Amino acid sequence: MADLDQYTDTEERIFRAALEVFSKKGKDGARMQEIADRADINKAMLHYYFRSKAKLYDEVLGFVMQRALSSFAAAMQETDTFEAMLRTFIAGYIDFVGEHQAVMRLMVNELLAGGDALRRKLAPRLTSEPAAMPQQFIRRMQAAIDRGEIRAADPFQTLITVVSSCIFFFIAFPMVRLINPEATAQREAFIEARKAHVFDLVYHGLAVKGKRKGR
Amino acid sequence: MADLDQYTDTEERIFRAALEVFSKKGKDGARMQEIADRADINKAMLHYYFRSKAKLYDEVLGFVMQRALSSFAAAMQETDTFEAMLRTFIAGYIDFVGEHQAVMRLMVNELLAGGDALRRKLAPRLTSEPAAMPQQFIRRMQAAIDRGEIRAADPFQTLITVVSSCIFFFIAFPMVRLINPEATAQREAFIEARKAHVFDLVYHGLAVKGKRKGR
DNA sequence: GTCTATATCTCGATAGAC
DNA sequence: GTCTATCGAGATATAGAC
Repeated sequence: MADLDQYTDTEERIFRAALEVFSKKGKDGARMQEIADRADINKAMLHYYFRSKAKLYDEVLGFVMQRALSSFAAAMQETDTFEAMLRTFIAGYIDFVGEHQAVMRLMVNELLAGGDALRRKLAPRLTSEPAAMPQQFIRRMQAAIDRGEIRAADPFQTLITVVSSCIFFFIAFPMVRLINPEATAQREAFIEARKAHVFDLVYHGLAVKGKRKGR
Repeated sequence: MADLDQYTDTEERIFRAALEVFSKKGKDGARMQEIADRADINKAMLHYYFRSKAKLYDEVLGFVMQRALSSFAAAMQETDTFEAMLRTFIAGYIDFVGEHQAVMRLMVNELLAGGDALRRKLAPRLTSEPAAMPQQFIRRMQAAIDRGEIRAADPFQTLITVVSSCIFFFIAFPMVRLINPEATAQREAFIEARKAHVFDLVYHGLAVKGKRKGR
């Protein structure tokens, strides 16, 4: 995690521990003692570095949202075709969520709680800017429709479907591995297969009907 | 909620209040006082009817899991074609989640916490029985592939994608309505559109290449 | 900066009158 | 069954020595 450089070593240890514990136990379930233990530090030091549990949580949440925004941006790299964009987007998204599950968990927790905090901080960066990920995805998909690369489907609904397919797998993992234990044993392979599947299904779902036959 | 008949009026009021509060605040974030207020009774009465917070939570969770299983079964009604099955499954699933969001939230909370409770209680009904929803979906999709109705795609991955597309929308709703306020104003219409979109995208994604598939 | 000891507070749970 | 008052555990937060 590169942009933790603003912190000293101790602060960073605390921060990582806090992210881990908050994401697993939730804001309320998390215990300052557990964070302290995991950071290998005295409990009193938590309050020395970050005044209170609430402030520590806010700090962690802010970091998490930064992370999420970066991943959005990274996943939307400029690519030639819509097909390439979609493939990159899905792979990038799944990679990010897979590697930063604590970040994802924290955000889902916030969403379940109403998402007020997320809305306050992310609103400006998700709506006003035309460069924001959702608008960009929608614009590029619409362009692909207009030039006949794909068939007409609602871009916003499609975005929801793609994001859901990338994220929810990790939330539901306890169920997934219950039904198919192989998903645990061959985790990496399963994730790669998931990337391929989501792209394949969505892209075929958007394919122009009977294109070869020039309907 | 029909099968709450086992409870007296007061018990049922408590139960509904508890489901609501637990689903919004999580097991740890929930406050017995808030449940009492919402049930319009004294806090001491909670302990009179349900001994402890833990027992109350367990009771609620058990009910929720019953509900989820029923919805699985209902969504897998016998239908002639895979196409009809898929359409019914998606519509049924979205309807259930939309109408029982508290149930869904509680289950997602459990999943984020590791899903141990869910696994203990749902495992037998999700794996051993061949009539269980996942196996049934996979079997029917495989049959459709075998007889050439749809192209070869991984049934398990497809199931994950479909379920994700139906559920995650409701979790991410705070974000959805931030990007597209219309989703709030025209909620019912948006949900109907979502059903149609998910079916449309997935079924076309599974369509045999080059084969004209009307609808 | 670090630690021990302790203050303070919140919340689940109970006692006991009615 | 219902309510008021209160206990006690457990968690956050601070004081103060080093």
